[in-house]
Amino acid sequence: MKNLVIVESPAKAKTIEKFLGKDYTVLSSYGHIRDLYAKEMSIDLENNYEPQYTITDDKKKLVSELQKAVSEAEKVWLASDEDREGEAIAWHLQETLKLDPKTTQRIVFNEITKTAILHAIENPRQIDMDLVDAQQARRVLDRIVGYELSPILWTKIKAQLSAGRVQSVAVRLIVDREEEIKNFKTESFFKITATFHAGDTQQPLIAELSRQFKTEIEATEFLSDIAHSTFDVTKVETKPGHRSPTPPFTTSTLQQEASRKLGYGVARTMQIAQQLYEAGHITYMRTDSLNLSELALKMAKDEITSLYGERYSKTRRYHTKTKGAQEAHEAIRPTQMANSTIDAEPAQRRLYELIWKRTIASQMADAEIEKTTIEIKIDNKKEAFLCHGEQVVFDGFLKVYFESSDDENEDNAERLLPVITEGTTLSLQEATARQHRTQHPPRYTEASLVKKMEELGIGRPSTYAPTISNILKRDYVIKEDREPVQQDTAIITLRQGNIEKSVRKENTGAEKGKLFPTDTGKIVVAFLNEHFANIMDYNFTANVEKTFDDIAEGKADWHKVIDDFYRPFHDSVTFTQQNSHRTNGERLIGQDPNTGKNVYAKIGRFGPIVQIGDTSSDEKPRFASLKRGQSIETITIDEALSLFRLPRTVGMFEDNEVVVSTGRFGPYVRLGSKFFSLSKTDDPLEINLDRCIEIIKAKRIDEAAKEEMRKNFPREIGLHEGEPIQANIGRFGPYLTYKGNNYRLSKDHDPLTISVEEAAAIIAASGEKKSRSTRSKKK
DNA sequence: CAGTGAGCGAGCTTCCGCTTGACTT
Repeated sequence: MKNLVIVESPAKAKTIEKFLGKDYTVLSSYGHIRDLYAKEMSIDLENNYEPQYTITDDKKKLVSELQKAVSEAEKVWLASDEDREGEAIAWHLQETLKLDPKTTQRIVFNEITKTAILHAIENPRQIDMDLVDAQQARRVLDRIVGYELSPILWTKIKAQLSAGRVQSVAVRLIVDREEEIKNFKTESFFKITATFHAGDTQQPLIAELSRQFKTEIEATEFLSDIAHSTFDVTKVETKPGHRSPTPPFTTSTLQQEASRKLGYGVARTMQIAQQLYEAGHITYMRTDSLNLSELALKMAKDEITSLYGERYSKTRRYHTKTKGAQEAHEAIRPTQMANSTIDAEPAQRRLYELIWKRTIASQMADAEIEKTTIEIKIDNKKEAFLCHGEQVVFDGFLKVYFESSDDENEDNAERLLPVITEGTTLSLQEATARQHRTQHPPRYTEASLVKKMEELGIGRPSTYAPTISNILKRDYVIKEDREPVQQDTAIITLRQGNIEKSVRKENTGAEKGKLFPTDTGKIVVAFLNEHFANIMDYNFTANVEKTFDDIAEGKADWHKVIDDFYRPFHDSVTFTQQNSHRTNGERLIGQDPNTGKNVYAKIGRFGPIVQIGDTSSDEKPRFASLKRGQSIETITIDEALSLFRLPRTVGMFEDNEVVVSTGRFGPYVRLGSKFFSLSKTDDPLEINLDRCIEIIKAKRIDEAAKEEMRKNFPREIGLHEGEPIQANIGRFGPYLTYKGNNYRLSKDHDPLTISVEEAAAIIAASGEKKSRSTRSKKK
């Protein structure tokens, strides 16, 4: 072996190997190979913060393989990504594999094209130790913050809790937003719209009054004042405008658009994107760069010209303005712009098409728009009615793509206005005053939280999805829906000189998949805010990033940077440990009418609980966990007392007690040692014996049917190329087994009736997918 | 996907970033 090249990602390795030819072997490090020990601080705090690194367990095997490859190679090239983490990966490789810095080549490229890679090979350099030190500072700071803060939470609030530079601020965002919502005062106001007719035109003109009213009385008064007014068109103004496309996707914007347009959570989006990347359909999916390679720009131009004509093409180069962006990769784009779609399962195809459209649109011409404003004066009022219309003169990029918005109320509909000239007198057909209410700021979705984190420079493309999973897993935050509430909306109509009032019931405030803080989340954030305000500051990360940049530029020493941070930080850790008292959010909610004992709500050993009796009294208090959706702050004494009514024996069945309770996975009925889930509509506090028996019997029938089904499996389907194919049903549904490999069966195939030919086809298709790295254009 | 079904009495827990794992009661 002449040359060994080490990159971070195996999919990348495969592509690059093709460009480099026979003399080069390309292997992957699969990200970092070394890290601090997980069990302890692993930083020598007394000795210049010397980090103690170890090869992580999951990398031991890989490192020995790399070691072997190194011993056989004449020259080693370290080609990890061109950013802080990438430089550190290269350095850890050099250290671990004992490479000679003098002969080891460090190369970088931020796009995977033949020219870029060959150019990199021509221009090797040495490892940039300043950049490595910036990464060490980042790593050490994160470890110190996480491993000194978390233990305080264990003693002051609850075991197993965690705190960190990124996660705690993410939770704070959600807690702060909830607080804003709680303090928000909804105000009602009235908007007046009017429908006019102009002489002989058929199309009505709908216009809105330039002023809003606070009260129904004012709005009604206005309507009666204009009942006999005359309405003259005083202005018809047409202005040209234009709209530009949005830049191509980064991780964050991809997550946002996939959430809005396809309804995917951020973890799902990343998983599908990973599949597309591994199949060679798209470029790398964890990126903060807006850059498109010159090759990509040309491919896009060719594609747009051939699809829509030259007029639609406009080459644009975008530059990142995100805080702390590192730009080691390209933006997320299709590898082949000519493929507007791909042959893959629906979820992958839809995400791919979204990426294709966004990328293509980013290289298209502006849309040209004509905006028209019509002003209608009222003879006896100073306010006027206004009407806005928009017409697309040239669609440009809108032909393929428009970005959707988080604001659900936004009205994007294109409105065509009737042709009307200044001076025309209009007749009023109808005017309506309609009640509106101001809306509280929206709760975060996973994707809008990522957007906010990116704005603040908190977290990285590779950590957005895991951070959200983490704060959900730790019960700091919960993802929930809210049912809409019905509200009365007043509508006052003026028609033919008469005023009528009606009230309409409207559903408002429905929310889907929004992030709410839990009691634990609120208490932890309040504690950290009080004692560690600097870490919880939204600008903390942005500020330390500046000092990391100084280290990277050789203007600061990383040990000194860490020392400046650590001394005061550690002092406040010690101080807090000694002086703050235990916080569990305890709230006295009332007395138990039976015993007269106090009832409290607080955070217990396993989460939020209610407690009857004082902890200090001789008698042991009774405990019960709060249900989903209940909170320490809002739970009432009645709700608290009813939690103690479980477990509840509802009667006997088949000589066994029928007990209703609620467990980790919601309410259930237990008969002997068998459990049966209650449905959503059953209330465990009210359910009777008959209904319980009904549930038990239904589940038994269900299980018997499944048991019957299982008897047929595993089933030999037949031989394919001399080897048997088996159909089976597992935990994850029906699957095939062939030569020791398993293949999942889709819903269109019945494992009972599937033929050998069909089964063989599925196996062949799946095998093709696994070995395929790029795909030619679809026929 | 389908299935799961507590409890504090000891010992352990925890961070952020980089990458993909994969042996179906």
